[in-house]
Amino acid sequence: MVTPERCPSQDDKVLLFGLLSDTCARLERRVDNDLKAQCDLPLAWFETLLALRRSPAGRLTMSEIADETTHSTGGATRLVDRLVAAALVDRVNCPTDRRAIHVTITERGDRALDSALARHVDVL
Amino acid sequence: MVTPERCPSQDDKVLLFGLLSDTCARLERRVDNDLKAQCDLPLAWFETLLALRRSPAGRLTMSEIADETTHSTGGATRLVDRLVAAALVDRVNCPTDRRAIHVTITERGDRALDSALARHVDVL
DNA sequence: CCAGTATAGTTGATTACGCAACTATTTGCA
DNA sequence: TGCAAATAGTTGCGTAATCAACTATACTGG
Repeated sequence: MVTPERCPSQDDKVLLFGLLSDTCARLERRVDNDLKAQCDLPLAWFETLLALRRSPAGRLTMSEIADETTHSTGGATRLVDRLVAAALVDRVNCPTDRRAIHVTITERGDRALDSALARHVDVL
Repeated sequence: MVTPERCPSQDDKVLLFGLLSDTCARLERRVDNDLKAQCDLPLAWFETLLALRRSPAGRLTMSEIADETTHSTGGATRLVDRLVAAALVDRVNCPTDRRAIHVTITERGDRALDSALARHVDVL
């Protein structure tokens, strides 16, 4: 007889993890495709803009963006590079810490986020 | 007053989606790193081997693997390439459909999956 | 039977990400 | 004060993923 001990591929935790992971991947792909098609805004960009809007001061440092979007700091650098190139955010030198950078949302970024949010809420 | 209509960044669905997505990303990264460090087996490989073990016939076609692991078919081709190179699975021509390929798990793949499962259950 | 279409899988080009090494700046403590 | 350690961000390199185009094989209706 197959028990969880003898066949952990049936273990509840493993099953649940697989299900969660699978669901999430499919949901994210769907939302990403929809957002790209309807608003020209990849999910990663959307999440970054959303994190910026939610931040109390309306700005985040590179490290905060990395954390909020579950990227490495290197990944965040390039993500913000692309957002700057698309004129959706600005890099502003932090006046009190010359190592740090404040990322802020632009007018254009605000508008993009608004339309994406409307669309996003519809899809979900 | 801020209502969901006026500030959809606070919308329940958006919040929940963000939370799910974030949780999943962190959990997956953690499990992936642990599996790689302890068993030399990336999460994607683990999930592929697990899908193979769970399959009724002990084998899957490339398309089935793509679906099970939420990859594109191109992604599945390369994923299986790496698993074959690591001698964890075999590609077997399907006798009844010359377009199709049956992917089967090897002895070595079986052992790798066993140890990874034990470890995986521990971590979760 | 065979022409057209659908399906299975691979490949080239492009994109995105993490890691580790690096520079620059700040902080802490002796 | 001054030097070592910590922190912020960027960059080169390698890896892995998607998409679209392609080959090969199977199926189907006329």
